[in-house]
Amino acid sequence: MPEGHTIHRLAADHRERFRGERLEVSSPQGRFAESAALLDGRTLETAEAVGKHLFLGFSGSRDSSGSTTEPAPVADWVHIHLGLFGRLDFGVPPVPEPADTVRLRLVGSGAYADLRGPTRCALVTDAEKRAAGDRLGPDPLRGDADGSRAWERLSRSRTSIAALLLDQKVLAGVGNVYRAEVLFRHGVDPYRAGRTLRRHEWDALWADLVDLMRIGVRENRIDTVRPEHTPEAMGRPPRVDDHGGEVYVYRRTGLPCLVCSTPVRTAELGARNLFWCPRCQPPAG
DNA sequence: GCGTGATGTTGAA
DNA sequence: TCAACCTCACGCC
Repeated sequence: MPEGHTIHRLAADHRERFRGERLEVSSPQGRFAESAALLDGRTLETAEAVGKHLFLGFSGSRDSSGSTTEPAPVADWVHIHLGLFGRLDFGVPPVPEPADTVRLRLVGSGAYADLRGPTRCALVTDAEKRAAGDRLGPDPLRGDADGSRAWERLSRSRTSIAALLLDQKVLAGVGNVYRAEVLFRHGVDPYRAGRTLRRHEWDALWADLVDLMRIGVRENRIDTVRPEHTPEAMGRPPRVDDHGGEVYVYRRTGLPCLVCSTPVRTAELGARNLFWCPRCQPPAG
């Protein structure tokens, strides 16, 4: 499930459920057991998302007798990356026996969270957290993000815009679905080199990513079709698969484009599947 | 039951 | 460019 919107949503979910609470921390699967023991009984102070990276901040000691309501400084971060098929699921008590694949379990008074299959789950310092963020381009979901920082790289690159959109050093948080969809929405040929984009084209793509991904956080799924192309508006059946959201081209290979009816195309690009409409997104020039 | 693929990243060749 | 990693749901016997 994990593009940036999922991770930002998970950060908010952690804050909502656990902020300011002492948590039981364990690693039923065992691979995070040592760190879990260090965190057990400590307070989750905050949760933050940067691109597809999730950081859970825990304050120092488990026996801080100060019953203050002031947030304590974060002493350690848990750095989580879900990779391609990691999942983070919340539940409410009664807390069940964990599956033996659960890498990290957090238990609070009113909720628990199970992490499975992450590509990364590690205890890091504040400096390491900052370093991880510094390796990333601007994240459309962060208020402080500056799309022109991505433009500086993009506009000098011979690499295709499709590949650049997935390069987290260029911009952070976009995955295979948003890439395909935002290029479709702007009629941009995925194979165009970054350096052939005009500034106004990039500004429009960036602004659209900001909008689409915010909707993604809110709805907890990826919806990209405009009002005139919804199932209701077109009198077509809704999409039925595990992603749930309504999209134009992602995984619609061979199906008619919702705008022009041309069969949607797919191709492999850098070991990822690319989807586009050859008529709505023609080669430039 | 087995094989496959998936909204991702890293590190070696 | 390729393999490795982490998990699970689905299709096909």
